[in-house]
Amino acid sequence: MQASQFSAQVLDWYDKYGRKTLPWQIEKTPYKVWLSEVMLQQTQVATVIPYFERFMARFPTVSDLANAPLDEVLHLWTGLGYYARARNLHKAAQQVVSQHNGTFPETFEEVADLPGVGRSTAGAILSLSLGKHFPILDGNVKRVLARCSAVSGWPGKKDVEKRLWEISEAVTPAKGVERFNQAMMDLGAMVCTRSKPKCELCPLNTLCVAYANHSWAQYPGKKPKQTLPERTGYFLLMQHDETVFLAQRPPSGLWGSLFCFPQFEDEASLRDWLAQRGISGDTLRQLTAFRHTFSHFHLDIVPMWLPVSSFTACMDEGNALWYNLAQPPSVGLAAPVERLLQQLRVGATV
DNA sequence: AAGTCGGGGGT
DNA sequence: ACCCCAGACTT
Repeated sequence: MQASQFSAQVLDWYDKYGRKTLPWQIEKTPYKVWLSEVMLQQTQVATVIPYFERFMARFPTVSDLANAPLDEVLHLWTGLGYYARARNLHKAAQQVVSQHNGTFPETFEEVADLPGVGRSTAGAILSLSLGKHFPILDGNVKRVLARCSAVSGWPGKKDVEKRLWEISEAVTPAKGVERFNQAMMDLGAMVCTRSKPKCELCPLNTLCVAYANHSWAQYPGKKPKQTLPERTGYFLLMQHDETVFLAQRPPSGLWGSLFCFPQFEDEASLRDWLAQRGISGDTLRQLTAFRHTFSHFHLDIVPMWLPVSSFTACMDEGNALWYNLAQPPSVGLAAPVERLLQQLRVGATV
């Protein structure tokens, strides 16, 4: 296959059908492209758009982001998942201010040195915003290239990923790289979709090995499936009038730095926790349990509601707060916590 | 190289 | 249910 023909056909397709009016494509800057790329990691475009708009309204510049409290960044990130992205985003903004005088860096080494920015995201930022000649390899590009060149195996495997990077390097043109890289992602999202690809509309169908062999379903190789382990978490919903008690989780790990209900492995340890603080559990009442699924395990959540008559004896948990349901503070919340707070707000304690 | 890290959309 | 999504980081 000729790389020049590959890119020519992709570029021609992009001019006719590619996406050009996504929020982060309007008055493009490295800052906007960086923010969008980080949000788009493992997250679909439609989900990201409203988050991106809120971030740009609140943090028009990278300095605004750097100067904001982490809690507020996490607050705006609530519901997007992979919260390490938000913590890294905030840290990276501060790095841009401290190391680059608040101007977003424009070399690959400097961009890739920002926390949360790997090879693909760095390439995307510099190519899309500045037209610099770097290949990318996100989920879309992996799928397009795996089918086009019939690369078998799961891209999570290092040798498969290495091969796909080599192909991406080979087909990415120096001229028109900003349109080319955007086009490859658009192709993956709109034409070369995971299921039912629209091969008849694809500008690469004359070059595509999988198309010739009617074997698109074989590529890319699937991740070996594993049954997710199941865990149980008892959430203590301690309520005093219009407020409920939340404690901040450790800065790294699952739901890092988010505020959450005190969590226990079983009801006994929950009652122990109450007893140690002199809080009566007589009126403890179980609400409807539900399942929350992470990438790597199921969490069966059992909400335990407890009305209390004072704020005392609960502020020894590190960073904690009484969350006012009517006037919510700007802190990060995990999705199931947000969901339970909404239930308390409505008064549906059943 | 394998494990960790969310939540939602499509099927 | 299951699969995957504009991946990066830690161990």
